[in-house]
Amino acid sequence: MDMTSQLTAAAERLFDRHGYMATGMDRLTEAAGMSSRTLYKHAGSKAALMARVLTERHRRFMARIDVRTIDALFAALEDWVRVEGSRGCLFLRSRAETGGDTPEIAEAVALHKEAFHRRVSEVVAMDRGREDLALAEQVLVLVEGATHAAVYRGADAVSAARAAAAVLLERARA
Amino acid sequence: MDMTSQLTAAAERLFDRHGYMATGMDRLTEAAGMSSRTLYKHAGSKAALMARVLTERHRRFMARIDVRTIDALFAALEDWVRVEGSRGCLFLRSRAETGGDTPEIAEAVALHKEAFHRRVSEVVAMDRGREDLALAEQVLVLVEGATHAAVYRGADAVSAARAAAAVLLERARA
DNA sequence: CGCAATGTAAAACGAACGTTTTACATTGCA
DNA sequence: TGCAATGTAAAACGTTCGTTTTACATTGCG
Repeated sequence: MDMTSQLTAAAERLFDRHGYMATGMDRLTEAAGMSSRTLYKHAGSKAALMARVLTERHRRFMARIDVRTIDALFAALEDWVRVEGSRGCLFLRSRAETGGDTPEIAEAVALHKEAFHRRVSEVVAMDRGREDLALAEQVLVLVEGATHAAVYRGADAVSAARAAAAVLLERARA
Repeated sequence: MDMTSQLTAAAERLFDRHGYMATGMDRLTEAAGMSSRTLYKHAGSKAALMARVLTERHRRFMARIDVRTIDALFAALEDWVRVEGSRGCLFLRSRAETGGDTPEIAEAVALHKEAFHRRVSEVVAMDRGREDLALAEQVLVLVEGATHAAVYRGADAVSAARAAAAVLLERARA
């Protein structure tokens, strides 16, 4: 693994577990196993590193929810939570931590949430047989809710969201 | 207004808008309109101040969702979002920012989320006519989802959650 | 009256922050 | 063979952090 992805992976782990602001560069260099000089050559700055982490996470998450049905969407979310744990949405968290004042971060978050909303709408449209923006908004709320409720309610939150989505889909079809 | 509540109110605003870690004590003293000596006499420490903010917010939020039906719960949430804006759940955010490593904060968050879960279960039980823990978990996910989706989807997220909850309740009754 | 309480203004504390620099070792390729 | 690239280790940069301290003003009450 090259140094850049090694750094990005270590940074994602630390930022996710301890927060962006609470993670110092010394902990980053130690976890990434490289000198601060090398770190800055690859990352540019702490904010740029966070932006890179978000972009990378975006790719990984979107690949995971490349599905065709609403139920598969929640199954994918269950997998994600099992593998990555649940500490809330890293995109919303990083924006909140910086108050939206860090352009590189705010932009990465905006791009992700737009793409996420689009993907949910597509999945709902495929499953429902036609475009249904109202149902899509409900499913988006359920995914977001499962993500954040899982922080303190555990995996039950995701299965509850999954069951709720099934009811809403059935009702929309009737 | 006495100095303690003046400080707490100013701190809540700054922590909510810019994040806990990103808000320095100088900004706090300036916004609260008091010297740092007075601030520390009333707050003890930054972490204790955050804990007090959370306890105060907990009281205000729980008073707002003192309702008897699921629909009223979401109506209250709509009010809350209109008045306070939507920057995500301050409890989850403060825990995430500190990585759960600040006991005073982690405890305030845990107390709030337990009480919140209990309240939702009670409201669902009243509305449904009997205890229904599965429906309660779904409604909790919807509230949490509305709170966080509203950050980037606006008030529509809350109305979507409200409509979804109505469908789930109707279905549970059938 | 006098003192205890409560406040302000501002300097100072050591520690930690993100970042840059200095000095040097290793490596791969022309 | 030699140089450019890439890495390490560690000190230093100036700034900002949360917190404490010093010195002084105001006020309310026994």
